[in-house]
Amino acid sequence: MAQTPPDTAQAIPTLEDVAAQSGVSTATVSRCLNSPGQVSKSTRERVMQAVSDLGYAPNFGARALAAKRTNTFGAIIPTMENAIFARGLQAFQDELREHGVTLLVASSSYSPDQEEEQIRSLVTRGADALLLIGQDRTAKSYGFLDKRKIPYVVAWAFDENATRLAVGFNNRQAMRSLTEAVLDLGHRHLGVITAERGGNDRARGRFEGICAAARDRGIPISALAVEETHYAIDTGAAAFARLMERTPRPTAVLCGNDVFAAGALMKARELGLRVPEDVSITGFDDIELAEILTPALTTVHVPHREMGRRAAQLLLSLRAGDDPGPSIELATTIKWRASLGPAPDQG
Amino acid sequence: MAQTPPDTAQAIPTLEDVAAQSGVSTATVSRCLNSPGQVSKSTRERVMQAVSDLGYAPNFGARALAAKRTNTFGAIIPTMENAIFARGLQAFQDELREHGVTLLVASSSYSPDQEEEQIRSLVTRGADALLLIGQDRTAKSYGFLDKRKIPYVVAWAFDENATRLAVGFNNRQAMRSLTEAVLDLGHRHLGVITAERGGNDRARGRFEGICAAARDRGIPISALAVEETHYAIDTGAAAFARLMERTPRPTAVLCGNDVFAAGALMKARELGLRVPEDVSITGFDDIELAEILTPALTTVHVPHREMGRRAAQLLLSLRAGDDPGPSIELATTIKWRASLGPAPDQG
DNA sequence: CGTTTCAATGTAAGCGCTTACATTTTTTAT
DNA sequence: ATAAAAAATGTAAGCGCTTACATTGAAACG
Repeated sequence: MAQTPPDTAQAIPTLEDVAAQSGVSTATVSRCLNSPGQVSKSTRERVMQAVSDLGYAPNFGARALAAKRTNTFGAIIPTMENAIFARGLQAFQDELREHGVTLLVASSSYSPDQEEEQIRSLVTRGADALLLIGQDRTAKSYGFLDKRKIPYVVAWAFDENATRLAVGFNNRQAMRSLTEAVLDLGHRHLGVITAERGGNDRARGRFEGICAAARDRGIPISALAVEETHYAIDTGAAAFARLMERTPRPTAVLCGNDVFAAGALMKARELGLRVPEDVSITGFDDIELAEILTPALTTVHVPHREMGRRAAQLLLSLRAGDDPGPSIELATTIKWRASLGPAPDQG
Repeated sequence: MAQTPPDTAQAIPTLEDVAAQSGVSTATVSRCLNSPGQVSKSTRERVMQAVSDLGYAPNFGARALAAKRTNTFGAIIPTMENAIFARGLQAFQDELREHGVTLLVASSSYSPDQEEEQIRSLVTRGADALLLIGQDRTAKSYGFLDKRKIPYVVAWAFDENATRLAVGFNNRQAMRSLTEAVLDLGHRHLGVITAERGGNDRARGRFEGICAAARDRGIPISALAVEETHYAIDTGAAAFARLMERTPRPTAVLCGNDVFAAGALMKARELGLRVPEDVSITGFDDIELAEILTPALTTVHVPHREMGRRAAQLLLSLRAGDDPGPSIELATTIKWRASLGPAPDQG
């Protein structure tokens, strides 16, 4: 039966090769690797020697297939192109590493469909648990996750009405507070630059926060100058330029994130507008960039690192079958910096 | 024999379930998924229906085990915390996606040891090919790669003396040109902020470029004020502050990358130093940030997107067994912006 | 010493898939 | 209609690993 071809090519060493080399069974080698305590010291040393002589590395697929666990978690973030998720993800990864878990990262380009694909991809790759950003995703995605009973946690968004386990902050509230602060400074003509709200509950929440604050102060939503655009510095700059053409011209522009704000600031300089004397600009996220810009950006600070860490802990306990407890709401704070000032005189 | 327990729990559907459901063999189902052309239309439709009814998703591990291919490439970058690699990586990924290849990303925190670990991790996970940054890595890493015959390409660095297949630019030359430009403006007291050079050939190359240019113009290396520090904005700021304490105080500070330069710029403002009137600052990489800073940063532009795309093409042809051709050297250009000016009067 | 216990190891059955090869069905040519 | 060729499908052998269970040998006990 065994018509093994006389394979002369040097092949990838397998468990069996190690077993042969060290004169034990494959089971023993496997035990050396996975629960060394079960193996006598002398055998273990012999096996480990063979492992390193042969340059053996276990085949992940085979291992996952046999053991049904991978010690791998996955994270799907909307984009890797900027720093928004980087810090939180780093903390997430650090926490996982301490528990012997490897992290696989994928990005969805803010597309629910691509996210669905990535979820499947990570799950079929054996991810034991998943970190997801925001509540918005296709029903199919949630269906798949539930069917497979994959533990997951939603981060970057906390919504008291949501049923999914989450660790995040209230985008709506945070933006509302910031907007109120802006209104307190006398601004009445507000410009808004928001990311595409479809499939993005964070962007939607932030926008709603602005609307809520405006409404409270008797400013009709229709008086808001709104630009919705794709997430990037240059699109933010373009949106800002359009806003500056409007009549009446906004005296303050609320950006849905710091990246837009960076673009707006740049464009303002190009247009010869002084910030905040002529126009105030605010951001959201408080990424590193915010402090470096000139003028430094008034923005909403989000505790990214803590969010990442807590998300990891939740997932870890979920996997262990423990009760992870309720969703976690993290507080945001307003970072007062130079880009926000009082409304200029004359309405 | 088959003492299968009466499993009532809803299990994950397998190929076999799909086969049973649609009344064909597992082989046919597999063919439907992998080479639909081989299957008759009617069967195919029936099978696909079952696939979607059952919510079947192939088990990656099993597939990799049986097929010995994964259509997955890996990339290991030093850090995800900033944008330096993001753009190139995105292009890399886009190109791969067009060819049906999935990308797995890992980061090494600039540590050769961690990189070694990540290489093993990605390879055991079945990566068909790898994208690596820079030439510097442990002998063990290279040994492992060669032993396993994993195709890989080195990016972000081109060195005519290197034997590994690479796509990148000449860090040394690029920095040398920039330094010459700075010297042409009359600067004689140069400050340098470099990333840690151990295990980082890009940083080393850039530093050597500065030294070469200085030497050429009769400036002894010892006259260079050098600060080597860990990659981050705040460490860059701190390094800049130290540089400003030196006597004679540098009139131009060459930063090994834009991130350091951002920190330097921020610190200069803090110290009340005008850029470029009191001190010039330059960067390297031309990340998005460079243009947004005030003053905008003079820096070396690197064709990140093209690098990513070309790297993908190289890897793809390598995997196909084709001759990928020689290493590719990409040209860099100096971006002249406001942060670099003539040396102030008085030496 | 003969048992009992327990630690160390071996045996072998899958895990879910792909694919070479064998078989059956359909098409085409004669 | 019949044979040959082509297309569609089935059969079954692994891929490299883990682990339940069986076996062995030595320590511990009376």
